[in-house]
Amino acid sequence: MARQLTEDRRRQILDAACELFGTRGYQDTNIADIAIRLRMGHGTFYRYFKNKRDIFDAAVGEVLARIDAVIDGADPDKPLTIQAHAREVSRIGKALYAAFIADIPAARLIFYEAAGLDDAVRARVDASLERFAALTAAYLENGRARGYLRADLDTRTVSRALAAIVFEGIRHTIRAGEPEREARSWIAAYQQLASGLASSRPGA
Amino acid sequence: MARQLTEDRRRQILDAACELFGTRGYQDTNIADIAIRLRMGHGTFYRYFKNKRDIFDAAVGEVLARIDAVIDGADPDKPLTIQAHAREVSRIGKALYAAFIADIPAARLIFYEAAGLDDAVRARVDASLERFAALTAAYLENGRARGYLRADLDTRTVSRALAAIVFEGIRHTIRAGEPEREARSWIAAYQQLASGLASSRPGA
Amino acid sequence: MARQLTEDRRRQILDAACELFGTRGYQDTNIADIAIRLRMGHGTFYRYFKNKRDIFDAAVGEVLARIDAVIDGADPDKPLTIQAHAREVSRIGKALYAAFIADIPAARLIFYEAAGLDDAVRARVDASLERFAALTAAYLENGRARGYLRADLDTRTVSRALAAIVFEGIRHTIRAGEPEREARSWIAAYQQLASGLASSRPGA
Amino acid sequence: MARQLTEDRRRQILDAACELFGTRGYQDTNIADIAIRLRMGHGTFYRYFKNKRDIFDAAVGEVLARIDAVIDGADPDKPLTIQAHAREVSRIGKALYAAFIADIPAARLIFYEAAGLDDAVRARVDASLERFAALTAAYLENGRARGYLRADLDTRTVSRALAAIVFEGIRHTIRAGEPEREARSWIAAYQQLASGLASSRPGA
DNA sequence: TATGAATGAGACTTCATTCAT
DNA sequence: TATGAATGAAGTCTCATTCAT
Repeated sequence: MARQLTEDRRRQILDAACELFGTRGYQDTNIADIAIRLRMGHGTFYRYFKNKRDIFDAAVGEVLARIDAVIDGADPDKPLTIQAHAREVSRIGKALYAAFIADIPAARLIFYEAAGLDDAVRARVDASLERFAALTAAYLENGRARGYLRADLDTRTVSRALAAIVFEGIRHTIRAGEPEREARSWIAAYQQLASGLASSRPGA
Repeated sequence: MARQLTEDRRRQILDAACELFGTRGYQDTNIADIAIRLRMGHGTFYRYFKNKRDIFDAAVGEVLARIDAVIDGADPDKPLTIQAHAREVSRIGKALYAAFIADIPAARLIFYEAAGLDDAVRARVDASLERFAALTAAYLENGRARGYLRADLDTRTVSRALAAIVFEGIRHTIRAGEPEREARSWIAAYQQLASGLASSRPGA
Repeated sequence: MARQLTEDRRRQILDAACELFGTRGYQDTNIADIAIRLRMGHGTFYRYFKNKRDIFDAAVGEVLARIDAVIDGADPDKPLTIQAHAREVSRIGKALYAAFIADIPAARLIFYEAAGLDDAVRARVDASLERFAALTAAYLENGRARGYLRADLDTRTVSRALAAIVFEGIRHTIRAGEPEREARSWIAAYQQLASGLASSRPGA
Repeated sequence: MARQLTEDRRRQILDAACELFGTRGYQDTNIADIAIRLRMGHGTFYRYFKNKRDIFDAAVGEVLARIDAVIDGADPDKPLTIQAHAREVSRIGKALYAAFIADIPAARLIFYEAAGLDDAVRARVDASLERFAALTAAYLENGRARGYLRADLDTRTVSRALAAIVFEGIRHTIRAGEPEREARSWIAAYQQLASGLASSRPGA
């Protein structure tokens, strides 16, 4: 049970750090801030994390895991029709946007703070976004294989372009006055653009 | 003419800072580094710039001006046909990508370093990107007015989505092994997605 | 018998500390290291020793006791001839060198670590070395009384000088590649120097 | 001339550090102490020395240079007779002892503080002492070659033993109430022991 | 105008020690 | 008696900025 308490403590610290990093920024958050917020001595921090960089990495991992969870919940081989495809896209988009609307600091953490820190952490974020692009590519390839998407589709870069829309949408969403509305706009814009990828066969 | 010398000196400092900020990053560049590179005393720095933040702002302004130059060189009311529109998109894209391929640190400066600094500088970058999105929107509206783009186009968000593709393309391009090739891929992907916006009238 | 267990535990801790202090050094050994090595909680440490300084003192006492044991095993009034004297010197030297060759960290503890700590612990070490010098002086005085050592011998400082040779020899020995060989060299050098102290009477 | 001022400043800091390290000890001297003593900001310290360890190394080098100066001022091939040899030994001894009596903290620095710090600095000190032993060996070999010292002399270890006497003498001297008197005792004891190294040829 | 020595706030991190369980 | 989580003093070092020359 000591094990459990330790885990709880670690989580408390990580949560506090996520929020502070995501609101004040990495540089403007110091270990003392995290400790004060939890009303603990700041030496305690170092029982749970090696150093400031270590907890930032953990925080980033935490947030990227949410993206990965969305990715893992998808099945790109499933949609048989372009309508099913569109529904799936909508479902994934909503899930992703909802996750970040519910935790705006988390979004700021990976889209802003991580960007300015260093190549290593940037690479981790990029890898996650790339996994999302790969999922998108898989959906596109499925659509092409099923015949409802254009045969001449450069899935490699188009999928990344679509992923870019998704993530730029998140950046806009988290700073919009009405995030849910903004999110819907982006999903709609995504659909409108993606609709151009449909094969021109009658009935598609 | 002393005025001119002063201006030259300021420019030298700014150029050195741009490169250092864009390669080492903002936090890892210190005023002394900039001064050493120019073989001047680092007290001198403060005769040309108020402080470190000030020169970073100037550097960002410098880079954003390049985007603005591209924007200013465009005339969104001109294209009469979808072909002309596509050529214009291609021209603008190439200009923008070429500018950043020629100066990768500049791109890192606004896409990575500025992101991690604070809201104020982020807002400046976002404003520039927003101007680019506005230009894109103007092109879309022109196309809609001319009849070669779909009448039911949500130009507001679609234009931002297209702009997002452009800028994400730059991020990919500057870290790609063969940037020119990568840039072409992104322009092609953009075109492929944008082609879906054409009105379905015969001949479009 | 609980008393016995307590005593055993204390000894284990002390042994571990001796080794760590003597290998890593005082500053680089922390209480947690000692505890980890014994697979005990580091709070437990404080049930057996007042504080870090306290156990270092105990460790030093432990090592100095070995020197004292050698001293106590000697009988400076015994040697009747210079040959007996030389044999005695050799015996004592060998015993001392063997003790430290068998436990090099112990030697480092008193010759290096204690030196850098503070005056109090330095004084304790010096007192032990002084006792050894006093023993040496007693041997010299016995030799002088028996007539086989020069009558004009400044036993006070000469004895300290001889003791200095012994202890410097230990310092060299513990860092030599072949300690036993090095030890023999020092004992021989000692003898060669001490031989000059013989009275010049025929037959000496 | 700025160069000169810089050099002066560095020297002031080094002198202050030598004294503090040699009186309070390395661990109990912090950078702030040094800065306060010189009434300067403690950031200034780092303009002249890389870090605390760096200045300690410099201080040690400073002190060892004094030993080296004594070594360099000696000419082991010169003494033609045992009397000349003894005078030379006396001269060198006095020079060395005087140097450390005049600056006791310097002696404490290399004999106590350096011992407790780490292997690297210990090695530097040992190297200096070893150079002194080498000088001693050269004197012994000269004496043997000239015929006034015993032919069967193990100069390698005997020289180290003699050097050990010199340095142990310094350690005693700097903590004696009357250092000059103590120094004379040690030089005398050294001579008495060394006299036993004379060859037994008549007249030697 | 140019310089670079000086500054000191402020950040991170360590670890001996305490104490509730 | 044993534990190990918590503590916070203390110390090192960085660097943007100032200012006398």
